[in-house]
Amino acid sequence: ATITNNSSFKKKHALNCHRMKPALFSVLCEIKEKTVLGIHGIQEEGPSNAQLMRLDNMLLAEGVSRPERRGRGGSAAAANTATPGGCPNDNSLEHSDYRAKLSQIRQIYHSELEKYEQACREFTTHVTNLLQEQSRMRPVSPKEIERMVGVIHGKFNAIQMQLKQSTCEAVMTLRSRFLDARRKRRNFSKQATEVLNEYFYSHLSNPYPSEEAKEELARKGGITVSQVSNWFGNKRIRYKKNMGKFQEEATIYTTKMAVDTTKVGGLRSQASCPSTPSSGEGQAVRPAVTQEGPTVPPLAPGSSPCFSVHLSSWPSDPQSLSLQAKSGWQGAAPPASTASPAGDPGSVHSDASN
DNA sequence: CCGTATGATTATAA
DNA sequence: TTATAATCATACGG
Repeated sequence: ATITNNSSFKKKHALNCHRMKPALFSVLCEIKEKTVLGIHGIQEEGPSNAQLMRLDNMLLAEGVSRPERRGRGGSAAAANTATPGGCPNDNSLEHSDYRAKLSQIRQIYHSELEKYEQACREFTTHVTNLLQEQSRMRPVSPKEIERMVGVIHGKFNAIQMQLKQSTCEAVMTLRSRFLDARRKRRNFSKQATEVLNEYFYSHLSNPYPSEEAKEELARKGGITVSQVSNWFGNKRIRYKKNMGKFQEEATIYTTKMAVDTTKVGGLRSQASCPSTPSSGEGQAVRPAVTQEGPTVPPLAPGSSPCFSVHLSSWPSDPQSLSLQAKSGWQGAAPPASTASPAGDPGSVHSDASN
C-alpha cells in the first residue's frame, strides 16, 4: 500500500493519470479487502444484541418508547410485547403524578436519543467524506467505508444502550416508588372487612376459601380476589400467632353469624358447630372473653351454639378435631387463660378501622 | 411522634 | 401454584 504514495506529488499525479491506474487500484483494493477480512472477519455483537433487545422491549412495555418512529433498520420489527402487567389499574388518581414523571423520563430519553443519533449521523458523514477524500490517494474501497460506518454505528449503539439502561433503571425506580401498592395502602371498607371476617370466623376450622368463595367474597367486599387471598393469608398467620388478640373479634363475628342464621331460619349451616366441644377447647378461648365480657353483653357463653374456635392445626385437616391439644401452635401458647392478664390490655378497638 | 393495625410484597417450602 | 412466615411501608389513633 505504501508503494503508491512514497513518491513526490508530481509522481503521484502522474500515477493518478496513468491509464493503468484504475486496474491497479482495484487490484490493491482487492488485496486489502482480503487482508482485512482475514484479520477481523466477523464482528462479535452476540450477547449485547440480546440485552439491547431486552431493554428495548422493556422500554416499549413501559411506554417509554412510544409506538412510533423506529428509525433504524436492522433491529427486530417490534414484536407484540403487549404488556401483561397493564392491568386495569387505571385508578388514574395517583397515576397522574406517575404519568408526569414517566413522561419526563421519556422526554429526556428521546432528546438524548435524538442527540446521539444526530451525532452519529454527523460523524458518519464526516468519516465518509474523509475516506472518500483519501480514496484518491490510497486504496479505500466502498466496502471498507461501509465497514467503517458499521463500526461507528456499533459504537454509538453501545452508547445508546447505556442510555436505555439508565432509563430503564429510572423507570423501575419510579415504578417501585409510585406503583408499589404498599405505599398507597388504604384500609378496606367496613363492608369488606365485615364479609371477610364473617367468612373467616365461620370457617375458622378450615379458613381456606375456594376460588369460587374468594370470588364471591371479592364481589361482596368490592375488592379483588388477590386482595382476598392476601387478607386470608395475613389473617391466618396473625390469628395463629396471637389468638388472644382476636378473641373479641371472634366472639363478635360468631355471634353475628349466629344471629344471622337464626334470622334466616335457624338451620345449622355453620360448619364450625360439629366439633365436639366436649372437653378441652372451650377453656382455650372462652375464659378471657367472659372476663372481658362487658364489652359484648349480648353474648352469653351458652347462647352462641357454635363457638368456632377450634384448635386444630389448619394445615392438616378440619375433620380431625380430636387431638388439637397437642397441636404445635396451640399447645405451645394457650392464649386465653394465662396470656390474658398480661397481654390483653393492649388489644383494643376491634372495629373502627375506618 | 410513637405504637399498633393492616394491606402488600418477598422469601421459601411442599 | 399456593401456603406460611417475615418484612415492608403506610394508616390510624393516642
